[in-house]
Amino acid sequence: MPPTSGTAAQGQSGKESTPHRRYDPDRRGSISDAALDVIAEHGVAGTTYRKIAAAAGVPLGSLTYHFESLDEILQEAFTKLANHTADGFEAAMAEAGNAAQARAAVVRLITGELLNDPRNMVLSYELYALAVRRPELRQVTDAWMARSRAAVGRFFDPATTIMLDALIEGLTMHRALSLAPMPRRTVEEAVNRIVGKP
Amino acid sequence: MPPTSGTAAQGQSGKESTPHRRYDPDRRGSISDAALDVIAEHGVAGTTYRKIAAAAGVPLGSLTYHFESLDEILQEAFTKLANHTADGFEAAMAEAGNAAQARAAVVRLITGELLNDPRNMVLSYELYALAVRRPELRQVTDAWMARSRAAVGRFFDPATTIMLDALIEGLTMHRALSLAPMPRRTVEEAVNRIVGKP
Amino acid sequence: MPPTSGTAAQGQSGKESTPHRRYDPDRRGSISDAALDVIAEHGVAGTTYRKIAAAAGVPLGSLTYHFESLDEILQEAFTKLANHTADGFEAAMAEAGNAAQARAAVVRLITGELLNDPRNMVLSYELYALAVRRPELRQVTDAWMARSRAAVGRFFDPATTIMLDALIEGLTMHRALSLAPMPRRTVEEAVNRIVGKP
Amino acid sequence: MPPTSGTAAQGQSGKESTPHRRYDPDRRGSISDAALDVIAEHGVAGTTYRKIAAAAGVPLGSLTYHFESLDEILQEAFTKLANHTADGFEAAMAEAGNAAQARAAVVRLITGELLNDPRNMVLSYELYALAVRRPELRQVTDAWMARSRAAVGRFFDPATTIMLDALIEGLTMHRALSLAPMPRRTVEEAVNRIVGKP
DNA sequence: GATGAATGAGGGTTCATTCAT
DNA sequence: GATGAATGAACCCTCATTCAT
Repeated sequence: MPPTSGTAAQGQSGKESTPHRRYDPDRRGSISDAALDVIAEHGVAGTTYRKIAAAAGVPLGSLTYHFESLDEILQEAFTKLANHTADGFEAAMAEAGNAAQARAAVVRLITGELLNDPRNMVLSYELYALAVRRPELRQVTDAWMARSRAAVGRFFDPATTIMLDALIEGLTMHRALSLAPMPRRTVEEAVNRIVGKP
Repeated sequence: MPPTSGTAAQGQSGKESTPHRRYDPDRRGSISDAALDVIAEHGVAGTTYRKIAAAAGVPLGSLTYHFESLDEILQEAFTKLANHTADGFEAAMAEAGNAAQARAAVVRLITGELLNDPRNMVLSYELYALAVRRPELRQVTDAWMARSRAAVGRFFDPATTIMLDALIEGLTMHRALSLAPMPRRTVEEAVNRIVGKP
Repeated sequence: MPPTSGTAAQGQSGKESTPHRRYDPDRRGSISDAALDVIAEHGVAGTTYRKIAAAAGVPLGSLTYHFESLDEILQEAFTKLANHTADGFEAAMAEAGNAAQARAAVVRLITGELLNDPRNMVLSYELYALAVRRPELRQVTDAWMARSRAAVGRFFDPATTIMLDALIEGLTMHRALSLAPMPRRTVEEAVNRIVGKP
Repeated sequence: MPPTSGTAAQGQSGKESTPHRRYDPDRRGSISDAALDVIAEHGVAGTTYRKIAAAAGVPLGSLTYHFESLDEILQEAFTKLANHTADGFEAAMAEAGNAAQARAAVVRLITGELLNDPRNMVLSYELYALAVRRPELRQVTDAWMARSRAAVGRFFDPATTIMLDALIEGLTMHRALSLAPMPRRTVEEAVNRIVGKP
């Protein structure tokens, strides 16, 4: 049987303003990008397909077409977050040429824009809260941690690296969650003690 | 609950065998306790009035009667969580008589039940994720931190206390979020470096 | 804590035109009635919460409040259908005073309004199709059949009653599903043969 | 199906190991066969293009290419059902050489596998429910009935044939829809009465 | 003072259908 | 000729919240 017989008269005029985009090769990417924005603004608790679709400027049905579930979107979004932060981490450490410069770089990281950016911080803690509950996201945090430690590990022994990485986390967190500001001097001193500055 | 047609046998006569509890002096408390259970199981994202009411064995309308909003319930619940953890923290440190014992107590805390209990961990990170977003919850985390630091501060100078507190947080967190186990030895060494064991 | 403090200024004017009905004791009934209408028009395949709600003039959320599931609505609706038809059946047979009149009553039933009403027929077959698939609806058809047989059984022995009941079903069905009309004479003769008219 | 990011390994080289079937001469047939399976399992209410395509192992777009609409698929599927049952009917009656054997054959049909097979029964009632609503399907049931009557008609006069056909339907139906089993003896006696066994 | 009946908005998800290829 | 990528409407259902009692 021929294709639905009589749909001949369809587009008699020449130019038409693309009623709907037919193919978008980076649709998946746009969606997970938008998901990060939504999580940053509303938290995982307030993240819905509809908000993501609106943020991405994409039809609602597109989300469930490209992703199996909301969780799959979250996973991809948080992977991007982790990579973004790890990139910044690596970049900061890459500038260091020796242990002393590495110490300074770590202090700059803890007190710098990347780790104190409200958006980044909010997203990170949302990820942590989710990761303790869901093993599949544990892989994301684990890979992230591995990259951070590798970046730091260029200058310190493995045990020190682990300690330093944890210290970075703890200091960043307490700076964020405390109402009282933490002096930069305290950060420097803590780093020095962990790495054993002579 | 739907009427389910026949509600004939309800008790039209005078005597009633305690059909509903007449007065519950700690209704508020039961509700916020139940809220913690629900958050632990479903996350803040999955916490609803209905689930809390069911967990508390309390009528749905009771929640909006005793609390202004869901947020108010969350705040009270998380305050209980913070107090519970801080209690454990203080108890652990109270046993210490000197700096050496205090160091050991800190290591025991980081590796012990209280901070590694999955329920407690899940709840804590849910709180953190919420606190970075909502200032009113920042007061809860801030008060919590203050108590922790006070407990530790009996043995160390203020700056060291802040560093140690942050280290505890970071080590606990990375132990939870990493797939690879962290040796106890590393924890001990990190604590020693921060407090400057001779 | 007092009930949400400031909702004092609510209805300052005297008369208000009942914004939403607060209590409707026969809500369940209206819904299952409307469900029958929707099934009759769209079939079980096309029956949705939305269509039922619209037909009943009732908010959508009301359906899931009063019923656990769509299946529960269907069950209640089909029970009404069965009772309605069985009522007509009993009424028709009640007029008969002896076996001869009973035979005539059966013929009138097969050829009469009740069993040939398109709506009633459509609904009955929708029920049958569902009942062969779902045991819980089998109880509805079984109870219906029992009432029909009891009505007929006043005049004939048990075995004859079962046969006659099946014949009624088969004749009604084939009158409905055939494009060629079936003579009334054939119906009469079939009934006579089954009941053994002398 | 979503693109799942990496569709790199697709076959950009010349040789391809039969990635998709090039030509399927009975694609239409596979589809309507699969449709019957889906209807049997999910009912007409739960029959969708997607389920049929999956059951047939055929791309989704293929359905709308080969058929104008879902209704057209249903119609073709139900025609196959009717033919299948009528075939069995004819085969059963073909074995009979005289009226007595024909009576026995009819009893065997009513109590036999073909008419009591759950799948067949479910499909038949789905068809009936649809046919009372949609005239175009009435032709399917009418043709089916004509074949049945022709098969039976070889042994009985036209009026008796019509009665007997209806009786077969009614007895089969009530056996299916009743929770209490119907004795084989009752079936035999009913047939005897209709055909007037001496 | 305290509760359950009731609602409408919004939740995730599925679907027939369209269209570029 | 045949297909899968894509859409938006509709699906069922859950929810916070309101209000009469």
